[in-house]
Amino acid sequence: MTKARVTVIDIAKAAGVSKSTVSLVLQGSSLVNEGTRSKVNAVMRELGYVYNRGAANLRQASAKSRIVGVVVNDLTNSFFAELAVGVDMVVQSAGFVQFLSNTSESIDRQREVVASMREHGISGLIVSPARATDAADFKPLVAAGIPVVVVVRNLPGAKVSSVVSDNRAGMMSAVKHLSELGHKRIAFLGGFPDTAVFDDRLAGYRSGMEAAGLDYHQELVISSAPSRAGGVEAIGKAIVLADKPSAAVCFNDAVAFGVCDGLRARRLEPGSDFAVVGFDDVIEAQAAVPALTTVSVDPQGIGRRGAQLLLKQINAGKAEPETVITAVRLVVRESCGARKSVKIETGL
Amino acid sequence: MTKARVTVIDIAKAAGVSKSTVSLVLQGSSLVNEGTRSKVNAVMRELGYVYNRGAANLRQASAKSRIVGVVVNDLTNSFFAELAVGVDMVVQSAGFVQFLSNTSESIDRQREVVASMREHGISGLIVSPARATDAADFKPLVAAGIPVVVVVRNLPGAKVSSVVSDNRAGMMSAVKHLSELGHKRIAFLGGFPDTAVFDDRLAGYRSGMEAAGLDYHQELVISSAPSRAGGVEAIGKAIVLADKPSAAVCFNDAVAFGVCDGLRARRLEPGSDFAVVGFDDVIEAQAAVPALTTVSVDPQGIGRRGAQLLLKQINAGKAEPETVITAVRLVVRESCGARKSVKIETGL
DNA sequence: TGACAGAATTGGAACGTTCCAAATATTTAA
DNA sequence: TTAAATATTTGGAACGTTCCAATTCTGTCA
Repeated sequence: MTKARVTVIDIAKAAGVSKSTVSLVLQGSSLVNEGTRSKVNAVMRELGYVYNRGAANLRQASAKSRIVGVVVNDLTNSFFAELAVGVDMVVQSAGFVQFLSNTSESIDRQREVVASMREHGISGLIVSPARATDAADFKPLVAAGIPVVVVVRNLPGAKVSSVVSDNRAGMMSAVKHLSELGHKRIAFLGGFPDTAVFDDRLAGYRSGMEAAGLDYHQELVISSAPSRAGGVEAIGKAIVLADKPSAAVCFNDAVAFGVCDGLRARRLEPGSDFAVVGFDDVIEAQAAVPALTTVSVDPQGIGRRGAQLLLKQINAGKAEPETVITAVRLVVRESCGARKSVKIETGL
Repeated sequence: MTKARVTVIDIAKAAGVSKSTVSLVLQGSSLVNEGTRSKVNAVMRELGYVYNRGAANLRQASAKSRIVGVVVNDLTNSFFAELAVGVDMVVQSAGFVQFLSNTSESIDRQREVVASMREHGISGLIVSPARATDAADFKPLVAAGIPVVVVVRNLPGAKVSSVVSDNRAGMMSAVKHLSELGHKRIAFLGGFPDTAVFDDRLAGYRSGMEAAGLDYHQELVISSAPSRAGGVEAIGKAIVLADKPSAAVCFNDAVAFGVCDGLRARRLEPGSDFAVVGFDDVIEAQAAVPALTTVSVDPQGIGRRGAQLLLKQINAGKAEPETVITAVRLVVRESCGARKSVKIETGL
């Protein structure tokens, strides 16, 4: 039933020109006569021609495939979904197409996915690496001249570009806010110490404490899994300290939610009895009760910046590693105790 | 700096065999001698060979490209992100790769994206169509023998396969639950009447009322935008009725949240003063206050089923349109008034 | 030893495009 | 009217693979 593929040669024959001319039309070359061009276009429409990018890529360099690969570690997390949307926006308007895959934090899967993308001739790659990704994993790509941009989590030691949020400044502003509310003993809860993001956020916490003229106490830093369960665990340890903290900045929002759970389990109300600040500003943050005060990082913005950087490198042909740090801002809601009343934020 | 591409011929030369043999190895053919195979593999590793799928696809049918296109109307909505993850799971384990794009409900964008995927030679397409998608839009694809599976929203009139949730049964169970709690006047709130999903859910509502021996009243069906704002609007109309309802099933969770907002704005507490049931079970549903009683539809499951169906059709070579209806289940939380206490659901 | 079967290998000819160098048509200038 | 310049068009030769038919290599059996 389905006829053989319509090729450039069929078009040429039907339009009474050579395949070269058709190719020229396809590429929007200014060399071809206006009359010929419209005739060829008409024939294409008529015969239902579809361009075969695979064949074209065979002839051209891989930089011309116009595919960018996007690899995220957890698409289920709306943070990364937003990021992908941000990438898609700029990538698409530049006439590229996105090739999105999810690794679910598995580095094996990540390897597979990246390999597969390479086979498909991607022009560049944007990746939010799975945990414990080896910095050397992307070596072959860059050696082959394929630009790589790492987002969200940076890969110390890898010679690739990266776009990360200003973890340091974000934490500093969170600590500053809490100290301005009168808190003196502020804990840092959650996160795995072996990641670069953790280091940055912790550094921000220390700087913030120092800037506020508060002492840094080792025992107020309690790491845990960067999850809701981890938050419960961390606040459990914090609350039994001899000299209890009265507030906490958390590694991320998931931890902050867990901290709230843990507080309530001990009949303490987050916001009024203990101040909690998160990091990321996931969508649930504003709908939660109490609404979470948190550092907003704008994942879409990171996606857009990452994509712009990548496109720049693709077009330049050469990939000078570059680091972009995106701004963050503290969003004050209820969990820090600054605002008491429940406000319904409409329009979701 | 970057060396020329390593091709199958380079491998052949280095291994002292012909390119045909290398090709055979690539395809895992049993024709080739074990010794030769391992030698070739060794050389490939050594020279850093990467397979050029584009070239291969040129020779083979498009069904062998092993790319499946996935198009969703709103990746920002975690419902669709989950769906994409479900697709990815089965698609990936079948050795295919996913090509995911987002249309943001724009049918122009959808057209572009689908066209681009076609140019890249996808083996099949899974699409959650943008609103107002014309059923004929996918005609050319199926005419070209490319299987298409529509998910979530069905496209009446299109001769393609689809996977949708059991909207009818879901609504019926919601109504049944409310009637068992003693409610007699139950409203149906929200949603645009011109969509197939609306029709199904409304039909389920009517059947449910009938099954519970309750009368169907035209004025209790109040449509609105399927959003939070729409929910506020709908409950506003419902509450001023002469014979007020005491409960409502909502078109989806967003509407249900809006209904809760609207109730509270009138000093009515959702759950105790008025029962609210949603549809979809988005992640926010369980964290909301009160936690939303809703019909859970398992988007990952839909994604998986859709992918399985698509792969089946790709392998079969022939695409007999087929419709799969996935099961749903009512998740009873607090907004229906059945449970009073706040339970912390851990583990997010 | 020769014939034969089976196993393993191999040269080309595709696939649908782009690119180059060259050919042809059209204008312009003298 | 002709040469030169410009605008347009055009055959092939790639690109990296797969596939087919044909070939060469092993044994094995009479």
